[in-house]
Amino acid sequence: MLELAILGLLQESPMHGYELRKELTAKLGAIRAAISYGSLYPTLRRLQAAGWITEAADPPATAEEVPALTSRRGRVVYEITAEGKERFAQLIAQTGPETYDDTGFGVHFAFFARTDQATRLRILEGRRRKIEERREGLRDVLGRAAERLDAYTLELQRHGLDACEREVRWLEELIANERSGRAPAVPTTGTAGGRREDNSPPPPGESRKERP
Amino acid sequence: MLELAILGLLQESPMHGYELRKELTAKLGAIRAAISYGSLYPTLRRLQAAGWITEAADPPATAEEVPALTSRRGRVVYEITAEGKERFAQLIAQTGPETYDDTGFGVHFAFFARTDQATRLRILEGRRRKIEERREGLRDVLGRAAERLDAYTLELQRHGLDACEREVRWLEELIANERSGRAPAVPTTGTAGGRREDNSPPPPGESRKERP
DNA sequence: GTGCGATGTATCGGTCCGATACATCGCGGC
DNA sequence: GCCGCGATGTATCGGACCGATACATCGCAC
Repeated sequence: MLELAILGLLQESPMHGYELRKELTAKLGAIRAAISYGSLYPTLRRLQAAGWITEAADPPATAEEVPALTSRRGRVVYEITAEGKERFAQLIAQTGPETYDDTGFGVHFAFFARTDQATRLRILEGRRRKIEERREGLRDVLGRAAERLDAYTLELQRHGLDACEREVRWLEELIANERSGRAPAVPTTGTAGGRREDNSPPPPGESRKERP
Repeated sequence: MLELAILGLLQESPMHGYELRKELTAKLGAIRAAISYGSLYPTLRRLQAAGWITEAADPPATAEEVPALTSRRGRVVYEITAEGKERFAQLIAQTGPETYDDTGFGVHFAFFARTDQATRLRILEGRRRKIEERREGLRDVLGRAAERLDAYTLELQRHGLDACEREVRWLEELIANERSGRAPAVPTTGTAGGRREDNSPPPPGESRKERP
């Protein structure tokens, strides 16, 4: 998952670790707290070893007279390679069971602007199916096993059930919107395309609520 | 977290691994998918080594003529020890940062019936604070960085923000309810008390919705 | 001039997951 | 009669990710 997210972000522009983490937090803030460095740096290393990303020296100053001693670690800027872009395209289009869990879905969704419409639809529907199953499980417990559970546990289930119902409705909307064709041909072509132009994808939600 | 959950469940009655997993799923279904055996069994081993739980032979049949060969593995029933109950009481009352993340809060909440009121209040308020922070983060992104993000990412944030607002409201209700004193003295006394009597704790939610 | 918070890179131990393996039991179909 | 198959049941292994920790630099307020 982290791999996919990093590749996706670096596709927008080269970055160093710290920056990457901030962007990751901004983009995925709705899904997960904040990515740990204990995951980030090892993953960067792995991606570099695989050839999906490369280091790029960043010093804007010519850096002629570096003191040599104390060796000035300096920040390491990473950029995605052509193979990395291929890898990203492959990862973003391929769906497995993990695509539909909370984190997996969140990451995929966050990069829907770079995903083709058929895949978007497939993911949305898979997620809906999964949430519906969770919902049924909660209904079962709330129905059949209610007397075995204490009031707090029950309340927790109710809250969870509510969240499920709400998410299913949200997904229905997105699916309908997606099916209605309102979806441009997305910049998956990105390999040589316009740099950082943000060719805006479809408007997913129709301002479902007043926000003053 | 798993440790706390296992100790909590075994406090209700002795169980073997498989059963434990099912009960765990029923009790925490609103929080997390299903606990993996790859976590469960090692944790059971750890708890046993620490002396919090013990194995209890379960065969109801006298098992006199066991074939000896092929050695009939048989299910392993675990039960909590006195030290285990102490450990549980300690874990359930102590709060750290991890108490307020999604999983930690869920597990603690699921055992609120065995938690004293002051602790319940503390946890509820800590969780609210945490969710409020997440909410502010999302509002910031939605406000300040909106044009840097594509429509799908934005929609994800909106959905996340909505969930935050909803959870804060839920927590407010629970906190108010808790403060209103409607909270019996909870069976944390359990060490020698009535066996599996489920002395019902307070009604947390006031049937916030019709459920036909 | 000095402390302190933001920026920045990095590692380590531990928790938990997902895949996999394997054995038993009861039941329905052939 | 027996065969497969799904539920029950215990167990391990590699890998992903987290939280704590360490350490260095920079700019700015006091």
